[in-house]
Amino acid sequence: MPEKKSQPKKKEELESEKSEKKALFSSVRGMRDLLPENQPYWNKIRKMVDKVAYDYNYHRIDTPLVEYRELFERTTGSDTDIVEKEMYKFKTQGGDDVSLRPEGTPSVVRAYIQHGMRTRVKPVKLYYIGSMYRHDRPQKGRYREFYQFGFEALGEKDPILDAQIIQLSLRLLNAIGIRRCSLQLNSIGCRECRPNYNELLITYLKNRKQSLCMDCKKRLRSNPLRILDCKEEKCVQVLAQAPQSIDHLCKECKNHFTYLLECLDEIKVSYEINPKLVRGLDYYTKTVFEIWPEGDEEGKGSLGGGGRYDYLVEKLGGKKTPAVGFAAGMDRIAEEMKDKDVRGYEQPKPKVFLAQLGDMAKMKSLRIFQDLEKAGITVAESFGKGNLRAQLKRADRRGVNIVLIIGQREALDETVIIKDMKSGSQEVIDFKKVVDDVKKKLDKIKKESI
RNA sequence: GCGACUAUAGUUCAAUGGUAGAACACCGGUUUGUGGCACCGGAUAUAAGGGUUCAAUUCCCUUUAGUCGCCCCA
Repeated sequence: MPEKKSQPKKKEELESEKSEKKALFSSVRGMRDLLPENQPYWNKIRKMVDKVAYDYNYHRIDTPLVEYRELFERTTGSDTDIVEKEMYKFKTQGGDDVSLRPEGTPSVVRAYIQHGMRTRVKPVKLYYIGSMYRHDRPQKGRYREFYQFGFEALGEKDPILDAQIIQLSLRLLNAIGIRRCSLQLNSIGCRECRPNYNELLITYLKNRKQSLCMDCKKRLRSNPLRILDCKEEKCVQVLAQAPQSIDHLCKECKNHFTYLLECLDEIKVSYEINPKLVRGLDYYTKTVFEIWPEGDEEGKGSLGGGGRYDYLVEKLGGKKTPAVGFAAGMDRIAEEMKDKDVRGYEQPKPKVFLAQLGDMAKMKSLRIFQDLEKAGITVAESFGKGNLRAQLKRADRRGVNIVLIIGQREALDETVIIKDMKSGSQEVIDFKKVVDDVKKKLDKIKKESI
């Protein structure tokens, strides 16, 4: 029997309820929950990543969240902010120095070498989806735990691969629903021509040292290329006349870049050559690129980026292997989707609701539910509720077409009331006929809606 | 890591140095076996800790978290 009215609560009960309400924990700073209402965006991103990966022949790889710390120090670069101050590092009980991965590329390259993938058909095309960790100050679009997907093509130096990976990344964003974004492009040379350019730049900057900001004065020694990236007004002015890397490429790099641009013209991809684009990771060579959302003039909310990293494999002890890759931030893409009113992906909603009344009927409805589910018919229900009115209300809100009602009487003679929500008409049918009848009705509704 | 601003119900927002309100959402009801609408009722909040005060949700301090800028990037 359902309770008529809840008894007035005793004082102690009230208090214990109150103390139960108080949350003991919240999520760790910078790490967030992705609630069900957010999932459609994420589902769409994941779905499209898988689809485009399939179309472009990339194969999924999953690597551990935890790697030896040195892997990132030697690849991403020990002078970069990512490694220098943002990496989650710790010692294991066994005394290993490890860290949570701040990005995906080094792990993929490590796996490539470790599993002897150089013997596979080249280029070896791999993609991943996973969480990355950086201990940075959280902000909009910047979390300590964030999600990236990435594509890496190893073992091919032809610039056509650069073009293809750019094509792929734009195509992917497009498939997700982000149509308007800007492709920023630059070439930072190779080990032949970069030192020369570096020197030119240093000489130029040294002569104007007093006009640079504090940070850039330091960068002059540690990482002069990064000065190009500075947003400080006085540095920007100095940089206006600074030598640009694309004007000082060696023959090979120049040809590489020119061919890439021709490829992009061929597929009608518009780009903006950005001489200040250098990227914050040490391993890039030749092509670098970023994709900025519409309206972002400075790349503050960059959706993704990538480039060529021809020396990374050998740096990690592998054979000389040219490679090119791309990675993007899923949190930012989801954010951009919301901004631009791009719809996510949602599973179709159930069209049938199962309502029950009384203990016996409740039990029987479990059986009916199972029969329908096995027959491929998804059914909504609220078995926890006893009263029919509330159940119908819920059925109505969920927008179902058909409600099946089992009450005490029906449970006894193994029948079910099948109710059409639109017309309100209903009939009594036998348990055995439920699946067939529901199927017929659904077919009919489907036809009518076309 | 530095600076600025913010913190009230599940959510979005009110108000006040003395009793904290609404909307939406949630739960229940409107002759306990029939939905949408309507009506009625209910539960739920001043982030945490300290200080000033007869009295603090309101003023002050600390902490925590969020937002934004710097920095960095995804």
